Parts: sequence; C-alpha cells; structure tokens
Amino acid sequence: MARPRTYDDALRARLIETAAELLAAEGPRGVSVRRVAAACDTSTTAIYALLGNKGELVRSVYLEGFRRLGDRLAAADEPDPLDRLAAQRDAYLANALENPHLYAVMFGPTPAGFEPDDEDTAFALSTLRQLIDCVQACIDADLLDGDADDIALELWASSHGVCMLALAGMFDADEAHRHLVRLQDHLFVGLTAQRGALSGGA
Amino acid sequence: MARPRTYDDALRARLIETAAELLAAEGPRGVSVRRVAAACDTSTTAIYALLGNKGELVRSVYLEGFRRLGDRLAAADEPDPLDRLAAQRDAYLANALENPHLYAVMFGPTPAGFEPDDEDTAFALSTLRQLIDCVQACIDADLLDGDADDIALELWASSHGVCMLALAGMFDADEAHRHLVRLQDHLFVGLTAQRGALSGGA
DNA sequence: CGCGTTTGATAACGACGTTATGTAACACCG
DNA sequence: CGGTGTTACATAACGTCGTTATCAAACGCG
Repeated sequence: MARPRTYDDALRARLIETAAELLAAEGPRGVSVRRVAAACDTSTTAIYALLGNKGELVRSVYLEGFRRLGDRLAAADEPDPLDRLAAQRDAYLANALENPHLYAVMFGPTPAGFEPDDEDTAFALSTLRQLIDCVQACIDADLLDGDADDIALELWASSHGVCMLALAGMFDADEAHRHLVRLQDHLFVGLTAQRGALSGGA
Repeated sequence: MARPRTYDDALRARLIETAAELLAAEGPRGVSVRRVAAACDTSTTAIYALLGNKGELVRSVYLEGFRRLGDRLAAADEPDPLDRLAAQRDAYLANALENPHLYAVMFGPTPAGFEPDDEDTAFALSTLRQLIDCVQACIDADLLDGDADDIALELWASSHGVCMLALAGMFDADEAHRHLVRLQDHLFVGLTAQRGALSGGA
C-alpha cells in the first residue's frame, strides 16, 4: 500500500452535507460536482471515488432528506395518539416548508440525473413507519377503524398534496396549514363516520 | 426590410411541441436547446429569438401542460354533478400517469432554470375552474355544503398527493386509482357527515 | 445592379459532468 | 537507508450544455 487516504468516510459525509446545504441555499442549480468539491477543499475526483457520480451524490442527499423527516416525525411524540397524529401532521408540513429544495429532491421528479431505485423507495416508505404506528395506536385505542396502512397512506397523500401545492407557490405557509387541517379533519370525520353514526360519537 | 423571416409563430409552436415531446420521451435531461433546435431543423438562435432562453421554453411547456390538463378535465362532462366529479378525478389521475414528465414540470420543482411567476400560477389555478364549477354544481344540487373553493382545493390536494406518490414510484396505476377512490370517498363522507347525521343520508 | 438593413447560422465562451493522465506519498526490499 | 512498486490524489482534458458575439446571406429600394 501507499500514501494514507484522505478520501475517507468523514469526507464522504462532508460532501453529502455540503451538497444538501448548497441545495437548500441555492436549489438544484447550485449543486455542481465542482462546487461541492471546492467547498470541501478537495477535488472532483473525491466525489467520483467516494460516491461514483453526481447521481449518487444526489441519491445520498435524497436519503439524508428522509432521515431528517424521520427525525422530525420522531420529535412529535405526544402521549395521546390523536395529539401525536396532529403533531406529526404539523411536523410534516413544517419540514416541507423549511426544506423546500430537500423536499423537492425527495418527492419531486429527479432534479439531476438520479432516479430512486426500489431500495431507495423502500427506505423512503420506511420513514412512514411512525405514521403507520401512530394510526395503529389510534386503532388500538378505538379511535379509528380500518387498515392502518391504508389510513396512513390517505393521511400522507393529503399532507403531501397540500405540501406540494404550497411549494408550487399556490399558497403561503399559513394558508397551507389551514387547508391541511381542514382537509385532514374532514378526512378523519369520513374515516369514523359509520362508527359515529352508530355510536353517536363526535 | 429584408429577408423573409422563418422565425415565426409556427416555428415557435413547433419548438414548444418538440420540447414537450422530448420531455415526455426522455425526461428533463433530454431537453436541451441544441436538441430542440436540431429536431426542428433550425438553429439555437431561433429559441433565443422566439422564446428568450431555455427557461421560457420550459415555461411554455409548463403552460401547455396545464392546457392539456384543462382539455382532459373538460372531456369529463358527465351530466350528473357527482358522476362528473368522479370522472374529473379519474381524468386527473390518468393525465398525470400518462404524462409523468409534463406533470413533473407543472408541479415538480423546476427541472431547469425556470420558476413560475404569479401570472403562471394564476393560469395554473384557472385550470381548476372546472373542478370548482363542478363542486359548485354539487352544492347547488344540495349534494354538498360549504365553500366551493375550499372543497375543490381539498379534492385537488388529495388527488395531487396520490398522483405525486404514484409518480415517485410508491405504487402503480391500479393501486393509485384504488387509493385515490378510497381517499376521496372518505373525504366526501367527511364533507357531508353533519348533514348525513341530521338527515339520515348515505 | 449595388447598398443598407434585417435575418439567422456559425462559432466561440464559460461552466458543467466525467475521466485519462501525470505526480506525489508511502510500504517494502535490498 | 535509498530504490522501487503501488496506491492516492490533483490537474487537465474531452464533450456537452446554455448563451451570445460575429458574420454571411437575403431581400427592398434606388
């Protein structure tokens, strides 16, 4: 062997972090292999040695985005399942609005030559585990009926729809929150309607 | 004057059409000023003379996408307002799944240096006129209560959420349709719950 | 038939992603 | 301890991108 390596995992992490920051600060156009390398005081070779190509760099940012969303959802740890559902809903919206470019990489259509494969998608879906668990807790507490996966997906899709429309400039943060709350309230009523009709619950 | 112009509105339309086709066929990476110009048997100068820059070319494709969505929604002209609502819902999903790249330009985060301005957003929102009108027809027919704009937005956001998740590879067309129908059914029940409880309606 | 003006194609510029090339740094052997 | 082989990295090059400066071609008019 020869010459101690400086292309190590620490540099790899810094490259991904820098790419995420550049993305958040300037959008997709701000992320170039040259700039990321220069910002890390190394050369473009490092990115190709550690990540493979730009697509893999973006993929790493994509995965990092889901990790942050997961952390954010985990922080919404209200004891009551219904409170937790609302806290997760607000956390989801806040995360999207505060990291628009990251959110774009996660759900938008490939900002730069990168297409998530099945493994990436599986990891992304695993982030929803917390939402599914919360829904299941509601079901266990007799606050909801039905399939936890299906209900979680309905909640997620409606959150996601409002987030995307907000990010597309259709309305601002306050409006987005109002719309999201109203939408999910109606959805929740619909999800509990039969039981409500039978038992007279609110 | 001198030399008859070949940079006319017909060429302009062909450029936009070609860009949309390239986008649909190969995604954002397939659209370059050089390729679009070559495919139209002209030079890059034409795009700069007629459109200004690549961003404006993409903007034109963006507007074209909303025009197509509008046509698609207009084709869902069932006489009964509830049937029309369902037909519009299916048309919206079908349009998104059949034109994923176009849909991405419309709602995704700017695939290439282009940010929709207020005028673009206003035009995009005007496409929803048909949905709002349909919701208003439901209200007039005493099938729904509430504000037509708000209800239309809830329906749109839920459709949009499912479409984006489907386009992000979360599930296929059949699953998408099943999820969308279930989601909007629940939403509809929620929107009519009070009335249902009072009048005993379904 | 030239002249002036307008039109549009060619070619250049800087930046991009990517990779081939060359140089510097170490381990090992004599 | 110096030569040597091998690995690690930076530099520089290639082709393509968006964009524009430059220049040639095409016409109305005198």
